Amino acid sequence: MFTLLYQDNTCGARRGRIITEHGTVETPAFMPVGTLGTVKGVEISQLELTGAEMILGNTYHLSLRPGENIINSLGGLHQFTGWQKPILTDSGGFQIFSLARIMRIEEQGAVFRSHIDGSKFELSPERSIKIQETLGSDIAMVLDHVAALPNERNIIEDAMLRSVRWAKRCKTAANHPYQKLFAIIQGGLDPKLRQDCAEMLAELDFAGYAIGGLSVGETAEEMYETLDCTLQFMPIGKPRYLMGVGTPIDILNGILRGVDLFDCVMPTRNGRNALAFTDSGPVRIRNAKHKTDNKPLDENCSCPACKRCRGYLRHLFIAGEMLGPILLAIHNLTYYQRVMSRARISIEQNNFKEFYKEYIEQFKSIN
RNA sequence: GGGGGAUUUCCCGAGCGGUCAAAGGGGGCAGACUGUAAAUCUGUUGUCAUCGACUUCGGAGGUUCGAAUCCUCCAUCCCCCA
Repeated sequence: MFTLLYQDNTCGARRGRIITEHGTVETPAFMPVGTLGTVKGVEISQLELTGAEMILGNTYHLSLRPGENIINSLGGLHQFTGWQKPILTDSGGFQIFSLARIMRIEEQGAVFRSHIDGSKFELSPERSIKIQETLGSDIAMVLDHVAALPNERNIIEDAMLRSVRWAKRCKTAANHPYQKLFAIIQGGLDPKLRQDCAEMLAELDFAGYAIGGLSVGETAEEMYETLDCTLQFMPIGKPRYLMGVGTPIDILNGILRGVDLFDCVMPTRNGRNALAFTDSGPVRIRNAKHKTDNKPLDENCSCPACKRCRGYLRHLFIAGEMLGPILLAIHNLTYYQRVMSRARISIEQNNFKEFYKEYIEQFKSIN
């Protein structure tokens, strides 16, 4: 399913292609997050125009509402949402972390109280796979155990070892005509735990490998160091996915080290909350200084938001109009995809490192 | 003509002798957001400023150790009776 097309000879960055039942994804790629079957605020036809090639769905959330069987009866997740391109579903592992207050972990699986109605809900590795197969996503993730950072070593180690055991069970349970299964490497910031986890999972021969448990409380530098000591133990011929990351700079740091896939709520959530990403750095569009600004967010952007001026976008937010969050979500997704596109081109020209440096330098000179 | 009620910091609106620069909203200003329980949350919002000091509660006087709070007059607005 994965072809490594080019390896930049100045750094770890690589160009690849993932082929799925529902289409092709050029990597490095950024996947917008569509937890509940919608990339919040962005209609499918607009989402396609941003350049996104694959999006996320979420096992836990979709299983609670509307329920995987309802989605299946309506034609599966692609038909249900209208997104006919590739979809990757997260396993619910992140919810074990983010909803820790209403769940407990047992070896069999995680036991939740639904955050919607309080009803009991069990998410085992087998159940997570079953839900994802019923949804019909192109790529499924194994159920993993994410530990917050910083944390005690034995807690990180327990979570890592459980993640490996659960990954095995997911692999055994998986049985789907086209869905591919990705494993997730845990181990906190500990190089040895990361290495052990990567090697144990590599032996199990998954279709792809993710790095999980980052951007959960550590510094950017710690994250980059952990990437360095994890990526070297990951299979070269399989896609590498850094889960939940991140800022444009985080993503470029991932690409520099050899990551192929990223996802993050940042472009959509920050867009809804009035922060726009641009080549001139982040723009808080609510700020008073944009009141009479007749320039677009980004001169070089062709998204719908950039057809209007900043003064208008600010007005939409100040007036509480729903179009503001919609436009900034679209703009940020467009911006992220443009950065990815530029990254892919520069890799093909053995020029990614230079591109990375220029990008970082630009932000420094602005801030 | 007679009787009653109001006037608070940008707005609305609490307060009814000291713990009041004055609750709570709204609005303003700024910040946060990383596999989405988030179109959410946080800080700040008299002036100068490091503690702290100073000027504010329609206006002018007064009572009191002390007044946004009590008294007198004035101004403006509302209601009731003629």
